[in-house]
Parts: sequence; structure tokens; C-alpha cells
Amino acid sequence: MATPNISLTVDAIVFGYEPKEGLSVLLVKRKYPPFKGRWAIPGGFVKEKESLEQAVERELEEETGVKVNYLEQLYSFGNPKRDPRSRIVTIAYYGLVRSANFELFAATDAEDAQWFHLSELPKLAFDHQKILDYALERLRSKVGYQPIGFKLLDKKFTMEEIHHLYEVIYGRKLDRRNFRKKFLKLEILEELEEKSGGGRGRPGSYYRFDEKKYLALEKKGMTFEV
Amino acid sequence: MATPNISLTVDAIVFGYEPKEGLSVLLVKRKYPPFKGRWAIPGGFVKEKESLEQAVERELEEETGVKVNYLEQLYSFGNPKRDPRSRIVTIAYYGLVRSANFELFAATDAEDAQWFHLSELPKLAFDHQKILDYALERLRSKVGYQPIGFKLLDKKFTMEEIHHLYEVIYGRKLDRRNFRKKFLKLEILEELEEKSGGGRGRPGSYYRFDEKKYLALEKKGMTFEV
DNA sequence: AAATATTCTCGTATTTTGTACGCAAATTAA
DNA sequence: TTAATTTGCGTACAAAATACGAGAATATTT
Repeated sequence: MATPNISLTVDAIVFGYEPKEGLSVLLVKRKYPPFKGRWAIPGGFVKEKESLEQAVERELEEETGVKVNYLEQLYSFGNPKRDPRSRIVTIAYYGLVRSANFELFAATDAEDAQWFHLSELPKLAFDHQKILDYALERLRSKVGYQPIGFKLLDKKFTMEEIHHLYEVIYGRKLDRRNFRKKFLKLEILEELEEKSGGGRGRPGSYYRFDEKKYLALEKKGMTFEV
Repeated sequence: MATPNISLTVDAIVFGYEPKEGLSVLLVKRKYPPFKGRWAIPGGFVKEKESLEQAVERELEEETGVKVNYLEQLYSFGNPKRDPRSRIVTIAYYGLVRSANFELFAATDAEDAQWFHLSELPKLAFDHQKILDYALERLRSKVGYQPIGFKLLDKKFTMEEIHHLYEVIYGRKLDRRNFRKKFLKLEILEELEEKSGGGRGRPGSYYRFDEKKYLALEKKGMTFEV
């Protein structure tokens, strides 16, 4: 009755973001065959007593030292031939972290886990490129109707930062002034006293995503749309 | 290394539609414990050499005799406690069929598999109510931006029928004239010569969904939106 | 057969939303 | 001090969504 010959893994596409760098993806180098030496997305077998999300977080911690700020189930991939060894079905997740380059190197050695800029991806093991494509598509559509973009930024951020983030994710220019208007009209940002010094030109306010306000408005039927 | 103690199943929420009845869901009565005698959504263990979609279609055929017209992966449910016997992770799908009441009774006896109107659902086994809620939410959002509503109707249908379908799925009134305008402007419907006789009032044209036209327009960046 | 009711189809007016873009204010760099 | 840069506000125009009037085609009632 049971299915002892099918194994279950979880894998995670983790997106990181740095204002100057843009979007990057966290990959690990495989130590054993098949695809020994190839880059792959982190993941591994689910243990019997842990939830799927716990499994993802554990594997990420073990293999890369990264703790994600947001985690969402993506899709399950179960093609019988996707792993040359045996039947392995994987439940793929994607995660978001801020300050990409920071947290990583502490917990692991840079040989095994690295951030790759989206435009400089190596060839990936298994069907991982397909999973990555799927994740990117999901991210692109989801930032438009759910406030998850903030998970890629620091708690406080300027209009310029979030504007640039959306331009990077969508891969096209967005009018700065209209973007601002639209975003502020949602009434889910809290403007802080502090201004962004340092850069050139007039400093802009810092903002913070007000999750409580968002949840209250969401309940009333408001829809986040960018 | 492997995970022999986790089993993998697939389950499917199948939505049927009849103009007079509205939306219904296909359920099967459980023959064995746990939850013996309770209604549940059809599904079962995945075999080693079949794809996930094949598994869904096989189980549906075996348990209910229904062949779906559309099938889409929904979400994977893996809470360690979701099955009281052992760790069973399920990959849930949802499917759509037209002429709900028709195909069912031929292949199975009505005792075991039945359509339930959405407003008259029995208490379900396991976490199946949660899966059903999830499926309904997905259906509601997806009919708005993908042309899957047609899969619930006959090949030819009137404006009144598809209009009513959307009202049922959304659970609210939609202005008939604006709905018509919007739908026709998409240019994915082929108007047929035939008119709908029989009913009261002026007969309306039959239409057919033109999939080729839709795919061509989609490639050009057109977006279906209702 | 005529009058009435029902439903489809076309059309128009109004409101809302999206887009393009000008320009003063605040700051840094020269 | 002047020039360059960036923020923040506002306005004009275009496009899309919504409300709804009314004639055409058919069935039903009288």
C-alpha cells in the first residue's frame, strides 16, 4: 500500500538583493555524483518528524548558513526521470533575504555556497534551472500583488531603494514619480523622521512597511497592487 | 540517506458545473479507517514509474470514473500530523469538468462517489476541507486571468452561460452588458451561426473558445482579464 | 392576433485609474 | 556662489472601468 520507493526532498531558491548588485541567487556546489562539482540549489531529504518548512530551513542553515526572511512554497516537481538515481520528488520553495552578501560567509566556506548574480548563472544540476525559472516568474508576479518586496530590503528604506528593486525585478524602467504616488496611496508605509544622508542630491525620507496597517486594510478588501 | 518512512500521495479537488446547479465538488466515501464512512476528496498513492499527473488521473478514473478537462497542481500539504497513521505528504491538484452530473454515474456506483453542491458540503476527512478552501480560492483568482472557465462549459456556450458561470464563481453580480463587452474585446471567442432557442426572450448566439487565437495573442503579450 | 414580458445586443455618458512630464525645493560637488 | 543632482508635489491627458438607456428578437399571455 505504501510507496517506499519514492523519496521526498525539499529545495529552495533563495533570492538575495543588494542595491548595487541587484538580484542574486544562492547556490551550492555538489560534492558527490551525480552532477559532482556542478552548482545546484540547496535542499535535501525531509525527515520524518519535521514539517516541510522546517526541512527547508534546516537544509538552508546546514548547507549555507542563511536564514530567510520570507519562505513560500513554489511547486512540486515529480517527473520520474528528474533524478538519474531513483524516483525523487521534490517540493520546491523560494525564499527572500535582505543584505544578500552579509549573512552567508559566516556559517560556511565560500567554496561550497555562493551568491550568483542573475545574469551570471552557471549551468545547474538536475532540473534546477527549470525550478529557478519558475521561482523567478512567481517572484515577478507576486511582488505586484503582495507586499513581499520589503523582505529583500532593510527594515527602513528609501523610495529610491524600493523603486530600484521593482525595476530590477521587472526588468524595466518605472516612472519614479508615478511609482511613488501609487505606493504611498496604498497607505501601508510609515514615513520616518530620518532622512537618507550621504548620497548626492536632496535626501529622501526613510520609510518602514507597516504590517499591521496592511493586514487591517487587507481585511477590509484593499488590494495591494503595483 | 533516503526517506523510507514518508509516503507520497496525490489528491484532487474536481469542480463540476451545471448551469442550473452551479458549482459542485466530487467526493468519495471512505471505506476503511481512519475516517471510515466520511467523505473525502479522491486520491491515492503515487506509483514509482508514473508522473504525478498520471497518478491523479489514474486515481480519479479508478475511484470515480471521471476524466477531467483541465488539471493543475495546487499545493503540497505535508504537516506531520495530517494523517493519524503515518507521515503522508500529499500533492494536491484541482481539476475542472463540464456537465458535471453526466459522466460520473456510469463508471462507479453512486454510493461511493458523488457530486456535492458547494453549499451542501459534508464534513470532510483529514485536512481535506483546507485543501478544498485552497482550491476554491485558486479557482476564483485564476478564472480572472487565465481562460480556464471554458473548461467547465460545453464546447459551445452562450454569453448568458459564461456570464452566469463567472457570477457563480465570484459569488456576486456582474453587469451583463459590460461583461459581454469585455469578453468580446479579448477576441478569443468565435461566434457561431447557431442561436440558442428554447428559452424565453430573444435567443443569443452560441460562442466557442478559440484556443489557437488565444495562444497567438498571448504570445504577443495580450493578457486575459475579466 | 395583439399586447406584454423577457432577453440579447448595441451604444453612450460618467467616473476612475493610469501615464507622461513640468518644476520648485533640498542637498552635494565644483 | 554656481552647477548638478535628486526628492517631492502637482497637473494635464489618455485609457479603462462602470452605470445604464433603449431598440431588436423572441416567447408568453390575453
